[in-house]
Amino acid sequence: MSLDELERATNEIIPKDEFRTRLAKAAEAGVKLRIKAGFDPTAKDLHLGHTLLLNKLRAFQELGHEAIFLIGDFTGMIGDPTGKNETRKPLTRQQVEENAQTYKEQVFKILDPDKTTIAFNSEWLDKLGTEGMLKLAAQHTVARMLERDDFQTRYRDGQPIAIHEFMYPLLQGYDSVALRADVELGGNDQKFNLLVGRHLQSVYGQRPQCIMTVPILEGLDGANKMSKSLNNYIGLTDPAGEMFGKVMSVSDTLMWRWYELLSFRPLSEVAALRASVDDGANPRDVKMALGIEIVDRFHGAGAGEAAKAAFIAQFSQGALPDNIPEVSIAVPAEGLPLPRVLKEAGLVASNGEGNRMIEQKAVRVNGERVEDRALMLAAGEYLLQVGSRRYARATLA
RNA sequence: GGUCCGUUGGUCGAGAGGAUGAAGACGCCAGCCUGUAAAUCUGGAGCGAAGGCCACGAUGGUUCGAAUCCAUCACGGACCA
Repeated sequence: MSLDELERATNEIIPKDEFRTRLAKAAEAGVKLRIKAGFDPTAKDLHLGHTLLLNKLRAFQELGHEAIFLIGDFTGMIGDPTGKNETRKPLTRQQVEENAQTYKEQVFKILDPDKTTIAFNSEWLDKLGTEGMLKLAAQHTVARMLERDDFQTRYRDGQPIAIHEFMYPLLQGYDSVALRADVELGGNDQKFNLLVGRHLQSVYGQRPQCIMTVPILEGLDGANKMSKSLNNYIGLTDPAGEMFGKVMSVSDTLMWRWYELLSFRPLSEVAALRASVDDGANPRDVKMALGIEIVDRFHGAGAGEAAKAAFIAQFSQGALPDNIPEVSIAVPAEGLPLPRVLKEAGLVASNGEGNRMIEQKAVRVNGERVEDRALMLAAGEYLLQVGSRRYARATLA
């Protein structure tokens, strides 16, 4: 892999010249560099946004370096305040462990398990103790912490900043010391923390790591960072059909951004696609190609084409989706009102919502739109539909 | 420790004794349209089968009536020490 490819879809490399010479020297001497990327197990699932970093980590693996996937099981209990306008809710050790487990399962969709070292920072942070904490805290000043943009904003706006949040960058930096990292990868919003790592490494007599930041991936809305809490994400474990559909739902503008950041196609090929759209090709088809690539990546070759076919059938041609959930519902002799049936089938959250959906012409029974909210369904089998995405086959008995 | 201030629905944010599940925005859901699960446009919004019940940090008051007034508590902020 060329240096250019390694540096594709990155934001900043600090210091860039040193990074290049370090890589070159390592290659010459046949030495493996230690590449660190940390994740806090604050959520259950990884999403596409996380993969920008994982892809980079994998690129280093392919160059023969040692990838260290650091799970911040200790720091996860603090919660990284980065980019937040409020203190994170702390997680319990148990939640953190559960999340860490699912992370391990998901990262190997991208990373090569044979070349990955998994580390947990509780291993050394647990042992740090009060004394170690204080020593660490002595290595930085309040003024410098407040330089960080999000702290500054919160402080200025009178938002609370708890003191332990100041510890977060220090602990993350200490991880680099403990791991003797040569390079640390992080999202663009991690830059401050990564720089603290450099600072601490030199304090502890190590050669400061090089840092490489990757852009923040915009979520489905095209505006905000992809994140679970904003519900604008594509999860690595999303079913193929859902993954494909979500890709199809992004704007044509965002599609190009995703091509740049997520696709493995050479940039020249992406440029050609763009030119073809400028010449009148349907952006839909280009988007479908992206959907196929992404679905294939996480569900195996061929899954993308299948998802595309299902998407066309369901949304372009109005056909029924393949796997409609089956439910059976007990029904009294006089039948059950439709809203109630919808609720029992799990298609709506409450009877009230069921009524609303019927009034809004969103409900179909056996393909026929129903606008009578008082309709009683007797025993039998029904195909229920709410909107274009919620289906169920209900057996009333 | 003192003085002052704040706390509203998924989010931001109006409201400051009386129509009302609470303006508006964003988000969300649905409909129309569409290549699209996009954009625009239109509509919707607690729960309950109903009587009714629960909702504006919590509790307790005042009042015919409170998110709006009072008290206490909790959480947070500013300034002074």
